[in-house]
Amino acid sequence: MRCDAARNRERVLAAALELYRERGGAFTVEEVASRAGVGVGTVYRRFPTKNALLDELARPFFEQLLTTAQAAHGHPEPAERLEVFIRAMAEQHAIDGVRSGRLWDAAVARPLRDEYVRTLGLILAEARAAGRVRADVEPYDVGVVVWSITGLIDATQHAAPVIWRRYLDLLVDSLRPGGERPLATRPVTQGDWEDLVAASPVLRLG
Amino acid sequence: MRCDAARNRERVLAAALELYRERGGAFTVEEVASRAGVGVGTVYRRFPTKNALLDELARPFFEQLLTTAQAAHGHPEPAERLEVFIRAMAEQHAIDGVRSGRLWDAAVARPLRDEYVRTLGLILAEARAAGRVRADVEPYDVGVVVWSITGLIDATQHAAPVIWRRYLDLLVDSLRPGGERPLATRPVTQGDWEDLVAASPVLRLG
Amino acid sequence: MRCDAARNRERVLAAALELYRERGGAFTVEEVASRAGVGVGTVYRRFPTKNALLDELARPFFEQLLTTAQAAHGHPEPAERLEVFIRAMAEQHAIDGVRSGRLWDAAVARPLRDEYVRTLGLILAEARAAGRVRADVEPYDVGVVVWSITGLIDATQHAAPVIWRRYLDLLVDSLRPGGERPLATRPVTQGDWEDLVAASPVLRLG
Amino acid sequence: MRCDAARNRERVLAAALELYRERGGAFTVEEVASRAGVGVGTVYRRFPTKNALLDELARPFFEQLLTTAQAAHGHPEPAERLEVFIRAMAEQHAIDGVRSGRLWDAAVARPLRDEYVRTLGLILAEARAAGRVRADVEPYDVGVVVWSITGLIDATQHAAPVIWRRYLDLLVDSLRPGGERPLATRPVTQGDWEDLVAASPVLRLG
DNA sequence: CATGAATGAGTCTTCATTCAT
DNA sequence: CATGAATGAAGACTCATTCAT
Repeated sequence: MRCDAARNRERVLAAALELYRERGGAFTVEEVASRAGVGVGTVYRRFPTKNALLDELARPFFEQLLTTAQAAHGHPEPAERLEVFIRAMAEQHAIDGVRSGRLWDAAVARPLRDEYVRTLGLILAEARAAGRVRADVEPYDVGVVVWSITGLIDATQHAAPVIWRRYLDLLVDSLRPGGERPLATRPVTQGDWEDLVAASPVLRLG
Repeated sequence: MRCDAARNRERVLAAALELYRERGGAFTVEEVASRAGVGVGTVYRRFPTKNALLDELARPFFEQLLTTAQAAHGHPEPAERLEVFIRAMAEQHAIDGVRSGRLWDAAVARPLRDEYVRTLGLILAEARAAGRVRADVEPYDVGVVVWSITGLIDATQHAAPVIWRRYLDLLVDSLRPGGERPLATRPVTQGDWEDLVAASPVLRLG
Repeated sequence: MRCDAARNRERVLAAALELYRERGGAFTVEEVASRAGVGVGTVYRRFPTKNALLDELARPFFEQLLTTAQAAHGHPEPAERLEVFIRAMAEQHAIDGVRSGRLWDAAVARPLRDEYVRTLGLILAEARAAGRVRADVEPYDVGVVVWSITGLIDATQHAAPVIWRRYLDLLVDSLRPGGERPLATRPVTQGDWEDLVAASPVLRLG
Repeated sequence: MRCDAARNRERVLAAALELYRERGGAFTVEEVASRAGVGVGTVYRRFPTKNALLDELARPFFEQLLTTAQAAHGHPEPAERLEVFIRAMAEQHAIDGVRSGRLWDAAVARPLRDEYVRTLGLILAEARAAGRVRADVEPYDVGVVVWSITGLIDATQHAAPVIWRRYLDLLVDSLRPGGERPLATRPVTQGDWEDLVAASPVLRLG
């Protein structure tokens, strides 16, 4: 029965993901169960809590995000990698369709996040070496840029994808060197980043 | 009695605003009532529904936003107005402390939003005339820029305000002319904008 | 509406008491509500928790117990008071019909319990002065004697009241002086008593 | 396979007994199964119902009780047997650690109970012949005395064993002859005793 | 036979909204 | 008008029991 069980687990996860995409946390466990074609008890057998279920949604999301980041880092032309990275992150986020909101804070995302930031640091270093990025931009700045674009994607993906694409163009351009004025505010640190993630809008229901 | 009634209405609104700032929609009507020093019945006398009450929170918020925009437009140096405008919007949003989320979509915000966009158009035209902005930026692009920064402010205002400030610096810089590549995506239209607003994350509880 | 509210509160309490007598904690809040002729919400308005409701059941029970103890202490003949006390406690417990189980431990019972033990101490002192009790019996011993008889009453009150009455006769007799052998075990202390109360069988449902 | 099956049955029983001692009925069948190292299905193969399992717990308990009673009856000095019996019952109950509550009523206990009462009758007759017990005490009275002490043991065994030991001393003393007043209530009959057992507090979960 | 996955009725609790006083 | 009591539909979670593998 391992096999059936695994299938049901996937169904539950799929149902939850669907609902999360549609309504961002505002669904009942019963809905998940019935959409997955199982009883509530089955949901609770696999996930001790509704929140645990939501957390589990984060795993494939971040795994994919990390894969995308690493693929960008593997791009043949180092000088292009930063732009490729940012655009790829946005595309994947749009394709995935998850409203990332709460998920960045899921326990499961922690190690993946770290690896993600590390990759981002490598990419930025290369872009800097190639003179393809403003000198005053730091790794976490790029993280914030991506974070901000995902917020826009979440909100506009279905209704008006043109918005985030145009905004993305602008953002990408903003990172390029040339005639920039020095940034007045100090760079974003890891601690700031943690705070950002921890404070990201909670879409869960009470 | 009119006077008492009006006072009660204000109290309720003030209490709701406080709670909204603290917990973003995750509060009960009883809490609003008790913080306002009235009974629930009184809240329901003034506002037919909890959602109606939340909508009403949007009015002063947008009025203030509009005032801020107009003040920026009144800035003595036309060439500076765009930057002043963007920074002022961010500051006011941060000061106001409202998580704007749902509020842009409130019925009450409609006329104010239009006026806001009109003002923004004027400011942008002046900036363009003064050569202080990329030629390919359109009014709604600025709207989106401001919208995106407010998302960051909402999330980081308490925990790490440095984040949004630095990001704001970068954004402001990104709008300046000089060496930019043409934007690949078409400008944001009014329709896109409406969609953005309508799809903004709903922070209401179920 | 104060009046109605108070009436409803009483009804809820009465319904809960009835059910507690019948089934000792094994009832649902919905049952309490429907037997009281109100909705569940009304129950929860008055009592934040099912356990809080059960605790509240303890109050009149212990108040009555204390009253009974004090009445016994007021008995005209000091020498008789101890026996009168023990018999009265048993009678009242039987009349009240509460399975005392959990109630001794209710927060509300604390101060009443202390007063109860104090009264018991006075009565015992008088009985000793009158030579009507074994010299080696201490106040908490009497408390335990009463506690043990209530256990029997709880279990047999409906089915075979003769049992506890006969046992009570025996117990009362056992406290009288004359030919007794010294008790081998040290007296019960206040700490022991607290432990007894705290460990009394929990009849609440999970 | 018989052998495995029997082993499993014992394991389940042992696990259930452990849990019953720890939490008196407030455990799940899954807990029993996992502590026994089997699946729930296996538990249900051996015991049709959770209650049936609990009933089965009574068997060794009563067998031991009976053994203890018979050992007391075999005590070399007939005159001492009653006291030895009572003390031994208490000790065994305390050692065994079962909260006897529900168990006296288990179907399985019926024949053992009868034998137990018979033994008790023999012991009492001997004590009476030796003039070591009040003349008005009947067999079932002794049963009730033991029953009442077990209630105290259940409640205080872990927290304050001194309590039941002292109470036991008092009870033992109370049965001795000398200066007693006649008991006002009629003796306990077999029917009363059955009622007592049947009404003993139900510790089962809903 | 053993396993443990699946079930779903049942429990407590919350809260927007209505309505008697 | 104001009050706050009453309502009851949900919702998250538990667990004895059944049943497919």
